[in-house]
Amino acid sequence: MNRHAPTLEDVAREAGVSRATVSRVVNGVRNVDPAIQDQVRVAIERTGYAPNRAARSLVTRRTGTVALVVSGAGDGTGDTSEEEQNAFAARVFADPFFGRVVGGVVGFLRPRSTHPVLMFAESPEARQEVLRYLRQGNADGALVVSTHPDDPLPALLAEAGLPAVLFARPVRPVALSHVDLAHWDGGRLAAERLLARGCRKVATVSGPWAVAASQERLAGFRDTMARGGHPYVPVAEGGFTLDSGVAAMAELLAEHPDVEGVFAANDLMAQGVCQVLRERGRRVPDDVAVVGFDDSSVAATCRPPLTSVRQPVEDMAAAMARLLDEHVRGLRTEPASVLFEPELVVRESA
Amino acid sequence: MNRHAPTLEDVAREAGVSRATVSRVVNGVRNVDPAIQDQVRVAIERTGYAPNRAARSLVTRRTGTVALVVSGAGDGTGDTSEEEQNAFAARVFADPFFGRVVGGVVGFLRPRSTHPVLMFAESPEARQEVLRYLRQGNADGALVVSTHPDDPLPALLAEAGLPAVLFARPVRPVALSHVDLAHWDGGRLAAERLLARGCRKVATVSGPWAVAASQERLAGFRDTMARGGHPYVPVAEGGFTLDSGVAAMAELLAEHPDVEGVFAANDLMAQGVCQVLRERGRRVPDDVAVVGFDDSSVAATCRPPLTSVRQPVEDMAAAMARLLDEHVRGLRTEPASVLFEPELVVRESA
DNA sequence: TCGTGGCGGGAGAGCGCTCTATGCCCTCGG
DNA sequence: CCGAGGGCATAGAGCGCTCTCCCGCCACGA
Repeated sequence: MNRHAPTLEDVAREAGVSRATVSRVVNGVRNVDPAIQDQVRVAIERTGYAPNRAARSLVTRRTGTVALVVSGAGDGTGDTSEEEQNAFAARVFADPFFGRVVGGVVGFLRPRSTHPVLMFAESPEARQEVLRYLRQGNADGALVVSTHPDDPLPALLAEAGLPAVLFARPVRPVALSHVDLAHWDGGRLAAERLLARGCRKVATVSGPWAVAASQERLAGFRDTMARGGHPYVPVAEGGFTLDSGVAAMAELLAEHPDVEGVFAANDLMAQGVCQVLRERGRRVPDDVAVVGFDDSSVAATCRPPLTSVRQPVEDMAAAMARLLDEHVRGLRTEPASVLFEPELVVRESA
Repeated sequence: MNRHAPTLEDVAREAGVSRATVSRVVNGVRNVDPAIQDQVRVAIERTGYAPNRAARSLVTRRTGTVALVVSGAGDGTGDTSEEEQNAFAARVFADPFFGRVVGGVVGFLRPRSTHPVLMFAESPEARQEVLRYLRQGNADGALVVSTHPDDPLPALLAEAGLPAVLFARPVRPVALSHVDLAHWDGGRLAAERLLARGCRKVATVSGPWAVAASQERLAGFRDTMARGGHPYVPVAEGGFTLDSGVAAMAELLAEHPDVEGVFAANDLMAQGVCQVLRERGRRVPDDVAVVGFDDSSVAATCRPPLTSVRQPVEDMAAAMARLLDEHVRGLRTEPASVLFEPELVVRESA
């Protein structure tokens, strides 16, 4: 706070060289005489110099910052009050999924000393703010995690020609890179597990139908059950939340009290499924086996701990960051997609 | 991506005025002839101009960005692997507390069109990175949430004269503003609830002893119980995690099988307490009443839903952001502290 | 000896913005 | 009718950095 921060000029004077030389040493470009390098380094040390990023990015047109955008519903009528926005953020992070995304992103970014700016785009104004932010050059690009299938943000970003990478393939094709999971295989793994346990009467709590991932998980599950000789699988639609899992299971149980196995399309709903089963006097896994999806932290803390289809979220998030980095650096110009394979993690629930 | 982004110069040419005039219109300073204002606005519209933030902050020395730092353990020997870092982030966000902090911060910041950069400072290198980041002028200041009592970051920030605001009063006095909760009163509320329900044998799962908040919650609880005629309250120390709640409750139950009421110093541990009680055949709240702390999202999703001492985390986080804003703008020069009052939220567990 | 090429360093032109100093012009009082 | 003064716009100087020239020096070959 006292005085002014030292500048390149100050360091140069201290070291008895020119600005350009100091810049070269700082950025490690071109050959600089080792002796002079040392001089400069000493001068930097002595002055406590730290390059001013605003000045640097003014000329390089790179910021060392990416936007990590959690994008919400489609229409979003009216403006978002502070209250609603708070709720959105809290809801988003209530799903352990996002913590893992953040972890993976930061894990990749930090060694490159770039950092994520957290943004929420749950309303039209918020979306505009994101676009404005990127167009102003505040960040080099965006990592987008949509919570809603017909999120308009990806299209807006693509249209504006802003570098962006999506988590999950968008329903409507968009010229952006994305990472995704082989959801069908995930459904298959869940079915195989239930079949292997000898469950014959099985049901499933799917994710929202509008979400492509839900459909694929369901398809993988159903196809595999059919192949195993069980062509009929009752389905109740959930919304990836605990409450919706509770409601869906209650519904299923009312119509199919003899169910022996349940596949829930994420762990939060699986937790709800377990709650309902226990309340109705069913033991998990003795009476009913339950398989979740994600292998998130609730899978481990749930009682009983959930057998779950693992989604390598951290790796996927890191891959997003990598793709974005490549786009920003111009190493990659065409949209690409990276697909990850799920894996079954066996615990106690199935 | 195509061509160059329009600059002030372009807009000025388009509108037939000078750069300075456009700048004034954009920033809304000084009187500008309304007719010219319109001209300029039209030109801005037509060119799709967006002010370049790097250039702006180069001269204003403000960035419109704050660092939101989640700061970890004290020593942290050795460097942090990407794995460990991932785990840290996931662990941090596993506690719904942080989602609420983020929500509150974003809620305050967004109307001021500033945004938080998420940083983790769980190792010495990561801490240095935070300092470097701030000293480089990447952000105007830092909002710090420590997960560990002897976190050295606050002192480092204060020493470097960087604007920062802490969540919770630091153990060692530091010349930084902070927000906090009246934890003692929170403990009192919990005790009053249990006393009102007629619980006589009560026990408590405290937070880590090194954390001042834990001690204050405990003190408020004990003092109030004592005043109610119950001077002896068994305590087991937990670590604010679900597992630690489980362990602590198991321990308490072994020594005091006749317990009628339990106060856990946060909801995550309260959830663990409920799990253990159920496994040991105790009904909540019929046999044992349980009061949690925080009123976080797990309080609502726990079975049974937890009666909990509400901590207005969103408001506290917003207050942090406000304090920081005032420091950055120079409206406030001396460290200040803002204290919030807890509130009892009654659900089913007590 | 001089020419040539390559390496290491310096000079200086911006990057896009803000803001102070300056100057124009119009109005109003004397 | 002239001078003073105030409202509004402009000119231009940076903010701190990068990067493209350019130049000097030395080693080497002719």
